[in-house]
Amino acid sequence: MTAISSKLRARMLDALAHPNRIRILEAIRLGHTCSCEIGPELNLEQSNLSRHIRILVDRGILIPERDGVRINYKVADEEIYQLLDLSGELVRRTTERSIREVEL
Amino acid sequence: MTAISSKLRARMLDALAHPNRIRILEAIRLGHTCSCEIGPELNLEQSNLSRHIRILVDRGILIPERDGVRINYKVADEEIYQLLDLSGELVRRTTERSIREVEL
DNA sequence: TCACTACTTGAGCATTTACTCATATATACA
DNA sequence: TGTATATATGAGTAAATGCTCAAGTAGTGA
Repeated sequence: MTAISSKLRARMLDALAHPNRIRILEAIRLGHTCSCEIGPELNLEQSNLSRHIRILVDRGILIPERDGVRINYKVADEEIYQLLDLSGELVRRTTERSIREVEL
Repeated sequence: MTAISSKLRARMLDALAHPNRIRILEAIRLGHTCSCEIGPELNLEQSNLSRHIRILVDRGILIPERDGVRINYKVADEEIYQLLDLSGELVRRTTERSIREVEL
């Protein structure tokens, strides 16, 4: 069991560290598997969406599957959602801590 | 249980999405609690280190505690390390998947 | 007070990022 | 072949990021 380099981990986290990319992953989680659905759903400009998805595919987070004209995306690893959920949990706790501080 | 906004989650992930900030957190995990130790350990220029630490403190990830001239840092929430470990696990799996693909 | 250590910050710079508009490519099907 | 739908990309731009050097602030103890 070797430690993964900070550079690679940063690259993985960086791929997720954008509101729109998180929203894209959440849309896929809810069953919107192609960008022709995700775009309108999230109200993202087509080329912008395309570039965000490209980042997720390039980093090995999404896997594209062509189906005629459309391309369906699935997450390569469901564990990615654990990571997203954890980040939400951390935000929640951090917020609560700072509220407590103000109250003291 | 409300969903945390993608913006806040992105902000949390973004705070971690840099090789040096990950290395700083790992150094703290190993017991190097002040930047006077972390700097030499990681061979980071002092002002650069200061700015990275500032980001981690501002985001509520690190908590500073003055002790004379030095400032000791501790993580606000140990769960941050779960997140870092998870990112490493995802990198590992992603790498293995791409190796398997080449072998097919 | 002065000097020393620890840390912060202003300023400047190069690089990267996110975004948009317009255009190009790819697939399906008449 | 032509047309429609889905996706990708070139080019340009504004803003953010990471870094460094130099100068500043803060606490400690002589």
